Amino acid sequence: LKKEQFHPVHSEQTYVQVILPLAVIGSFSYRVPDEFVSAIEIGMRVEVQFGRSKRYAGIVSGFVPFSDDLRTVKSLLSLLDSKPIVNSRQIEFWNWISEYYCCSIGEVMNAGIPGGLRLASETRIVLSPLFDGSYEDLDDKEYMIAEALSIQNEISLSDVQKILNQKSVHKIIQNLLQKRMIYLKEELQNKFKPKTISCIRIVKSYVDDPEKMRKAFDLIGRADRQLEAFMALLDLSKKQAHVSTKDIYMRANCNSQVLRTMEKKGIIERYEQEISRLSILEKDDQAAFELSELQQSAFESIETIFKEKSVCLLHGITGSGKTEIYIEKIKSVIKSGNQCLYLLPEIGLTTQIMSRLSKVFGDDMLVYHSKLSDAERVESWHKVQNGIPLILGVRSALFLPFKKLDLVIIDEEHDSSFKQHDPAPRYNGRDVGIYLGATHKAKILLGSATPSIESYQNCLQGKYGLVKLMERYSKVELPSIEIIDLEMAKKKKEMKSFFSNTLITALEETLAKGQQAILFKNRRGFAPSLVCDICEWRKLCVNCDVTLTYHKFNHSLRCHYCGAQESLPTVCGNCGSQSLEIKGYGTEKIEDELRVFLPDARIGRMDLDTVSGKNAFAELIHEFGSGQLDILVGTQMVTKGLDFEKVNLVGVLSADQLLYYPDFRAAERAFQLMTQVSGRAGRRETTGRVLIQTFQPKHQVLQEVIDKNFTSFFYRELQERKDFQYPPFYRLIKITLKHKDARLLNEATKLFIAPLIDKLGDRVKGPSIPAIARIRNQYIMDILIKGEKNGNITKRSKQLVLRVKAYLHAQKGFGGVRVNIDVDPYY
DNA sequence: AGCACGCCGACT
DNA sequence: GTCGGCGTGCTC
Repeated sequence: LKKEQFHPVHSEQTYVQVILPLAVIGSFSYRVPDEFVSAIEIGMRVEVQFGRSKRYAGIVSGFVPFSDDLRTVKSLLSLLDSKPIVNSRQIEFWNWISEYYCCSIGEVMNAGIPGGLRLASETRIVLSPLFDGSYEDLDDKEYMIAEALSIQNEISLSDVQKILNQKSVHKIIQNLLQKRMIYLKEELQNKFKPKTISCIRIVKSYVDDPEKMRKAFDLIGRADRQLEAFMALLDLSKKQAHVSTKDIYMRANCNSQVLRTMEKKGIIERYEQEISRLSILEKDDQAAFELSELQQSAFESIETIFKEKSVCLLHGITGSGKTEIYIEKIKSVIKSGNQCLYLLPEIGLTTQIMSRLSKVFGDDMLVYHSKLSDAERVESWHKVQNGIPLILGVRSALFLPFKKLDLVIIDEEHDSSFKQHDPAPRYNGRDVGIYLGATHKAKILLGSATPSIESYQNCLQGKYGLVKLMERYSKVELPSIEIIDLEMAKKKKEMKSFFSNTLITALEETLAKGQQAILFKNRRGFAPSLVCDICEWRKLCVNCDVTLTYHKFNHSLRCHYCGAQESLPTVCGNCGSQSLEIKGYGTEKIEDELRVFLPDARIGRMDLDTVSGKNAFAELIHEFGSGQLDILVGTQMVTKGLDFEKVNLVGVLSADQLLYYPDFRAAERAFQLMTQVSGRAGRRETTGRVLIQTFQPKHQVLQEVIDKNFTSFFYRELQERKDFQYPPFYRLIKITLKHKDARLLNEATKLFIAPLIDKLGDRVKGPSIPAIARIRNQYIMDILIKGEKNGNITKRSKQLVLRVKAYLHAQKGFGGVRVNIDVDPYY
């Protein structure tokens, strides 16, 4: 090879910084080969080698000026895009998230771009053309690989592990390479392929010329099937741009053979048409509505507030018609040609909202959530890039490549599902939504029937505007809420299993009137388990410090944390007695018991077990909505935004675990949950009824729920937050350390917390062992930092935590301790 | 995060 | 000797 004749010239575009989809901190630079220098832009994907064997698709985040230490960097291997897939505003947005939530930018990238655009290589083993087929000098193992390759001609490393039934395959691969039998290839594969359907059309010359058209009929002659197909094609091509072969099969009594013959005769031709995978949303002009007087005035108040403030909270009770106000606002915004993002906390809620919005906005709208396939997400991505006006989505929709947002709506603003738990970035969709809106100079509209303490406080401090909508749209009164004292009921023997007589009677009355009921059961802490009658022994999970949960459908015990499954023991593991019994109750048990007391009722159950499938949730909702079920028993899910006409009774089976959950947000969540679930009752004609069973009838929060007194609840709760140093007065950072060795973990925790206490003093709380001390064989320790609400302290704390994390990992023996940082944690 | 490398103990 | 299990260090 010729030696380079000239010194390399370092243009401004010669070195780029690349974001890699990994949890590594630090940034990585690559040299841009000359051939790509003119085409490369920020936001494009590039293929790069990282480490010895892996290749990734990274994203160019910037150009770097030449410096001496760039002499040794690798060159990027290829340019994967002809135009950027993310814009620079998004890259800044990613940077902000990674800083705020203390994670690597690669982790943000992973959350941010759809899997279909995220590529990583896999090592493939291919039979070398140089291999002469001499199997003699191969040993047994090598022979097995050669054999596999002669059948499959390309296998992965994990295939080799499987074939040989051993983990370390490195040596064997090396040997085979030396023997020139195989070669390795690393290939990035672009996973996204546009979906196409096969279409047919009449050959153009026939369409243009009536004379020729007659000839076409002559060519068809007396072939009935062909004639029928041809007529169908003529008819359909008037109505639609593309006629698929399927359309023809459906309309005319013909098959592919018929079409093939006509194709051979030259009358029709076949082509592939790219189509969208996204479901087609149709407008329904019937859906027009007018805002009530109250809604109209709320709408106007919002407009007024937006003249001086960028965030506004709409506090509207359930059934007050917030959605109509959103729709009006969206209409006024998208006229400008810019975009609007409508955020919801969960996919479950999208179905109902989607059907309402799509009637108004049709295919000006797009729905984005985690149940979409990779390909569907890539398509959505492109549509957003092309400026689709309205995006309805869950928190991951925040990362779409918006051109210009004018409005961000955050519905059910208080909902804790906005917070991402795992993996990093552990971000809060509401907070990040507000930030995103601000970077676009958009208006941000928060909505809730039970605002979060944080947002309401922001209103009172004048940071956000506040608009109230305290009357129901239908003018139906809010349901009456009654408390049932369980202790009393037990004493008076007025209980049937989990149900008070009052509740059973109310259910009977509801059914008699042909109306529906919802029963709410808080799942937490009450999963059924197998208990010894004599000594109270319960079977524990071998990997986690929790009791195993009984699952009826396959009669087994399962761990909710690691998923381990076991068959039921026949004797007590402690005293050896055989009297083991299933205790505790979940929604399943409630459903069963309910059937005993109300044998004629049609009962449906909604919890994580029953709605895990893609459509299960929607199906259950449909069944209930269309009156095929009388009673719906469920967990949290039933509290969320579901609007059923015929529900007039809501029962809360036990408010107690809600009220006493050990978390600073327990009271807030209890208030929200009970208020929300109450809101499901009596949304149309009749006033609903809500029954709350509890052992603590005098509890303050319950009184406030009955009185529907948000303000009282808010001020009381706010005072508690202040007294006990919680948000919104203090900022929390939760650090979780995990390791399989409890003693090492304890040492690591000491090392970790000492410098924190040194710098931050008594802002550092803990360490504490969480309620579940071990999950998946990993012991857990929590440290909490409570900082005054003051940008400086927060920033200092975050930097310190990151430094201490690096320090710990640099200590001998502590490299394997996992450290999770959760900024603004929930629970 | 992944991956290789190196050290160690167990097993044939 | 070979294999698998860790711990460690590095990745432009």
